[in-house]
Amino acid sequence: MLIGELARHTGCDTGTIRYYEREGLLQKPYRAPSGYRKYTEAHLAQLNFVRHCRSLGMTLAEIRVLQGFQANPQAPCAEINELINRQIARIQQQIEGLQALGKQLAALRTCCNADLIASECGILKALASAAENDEGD
Amino acid sequence: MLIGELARHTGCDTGTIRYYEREGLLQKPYRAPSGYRKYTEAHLAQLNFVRHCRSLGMTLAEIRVLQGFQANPQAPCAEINELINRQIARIQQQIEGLQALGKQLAALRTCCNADLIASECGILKALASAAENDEGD
DNA sequence: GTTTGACCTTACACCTGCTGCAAGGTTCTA
DNA sequence: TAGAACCTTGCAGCAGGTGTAAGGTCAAAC
Repeated sequence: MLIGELARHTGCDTGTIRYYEREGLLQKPYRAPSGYRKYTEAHLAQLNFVRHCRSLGMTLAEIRVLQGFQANPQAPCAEINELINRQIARIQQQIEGLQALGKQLAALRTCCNADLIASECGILKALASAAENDEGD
Repeated sequence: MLIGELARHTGCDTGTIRYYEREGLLQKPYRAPSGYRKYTEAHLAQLNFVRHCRSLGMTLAEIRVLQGFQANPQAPCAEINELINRQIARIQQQIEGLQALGKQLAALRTCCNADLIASECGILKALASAAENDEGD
């Protein structure tokens, strides 16, 4: 299968596929005499694995670790569990940060409901005065 | 005030301050004959404004828009309200995405509790089979 | 046989929001 | 007069890609 076909099967841009190859996340495919890359089902599976892990928010480095375990099935898997735990904790932290942020923005949004001129806009005023109070963070 | 002093007042790295200046988010300060940047209270306020907006998750481009309103106080402020609305919607989307992700990871985490070898690890197995079902996204 | 169009190749620049480094100039204190 | 603690510039790098230019290939239509 050519790169474009693999791209269509995975919803992944061809540029991204070449990037993953350079980064060692996707095995180098056989090259036709023309230089075209020829992929197999195994590449498809590998790419889907990478995309799935990415969609779970893992970094490329973490995916490399998981691939290491796939390539080394006798290794103890405690590190995998740890990786997922870290990921869960990270997500939880991000959610909490975003929720706090959402509250601040919602409060800010109540400061102006009319279509005023900028100098009267409560949001702009609130942002400027909040910034003042941040001094020395 | 020198750049290091401004940095200490704002909790902002000197490199970041120079970066904001290049990006037009912070007005160019007076330069002493030595070439050293000399900042005023107005710069301090401006930088605090930028930092505060950044802490609310705004992009530099959005902050530039807000600064445009500060510089142009007669302009109607509807766009400011819109900007905050977009920001709130973006945050909400991110939270929902992360919550879905957290659920998936929590489910994944239940797949392996023991310290097995990688080939028996339920997490790794689940990731590989989930990737298969993603085919053709 | 040639031309069109869809594909593929590489190399490189760019994106965001910074951070770090090297090589040098300045200012303050001992 | 030395040394530390500043400051300056320019450039490279991070993650995870995206976009572009300049060119090679392949199948089908004319």
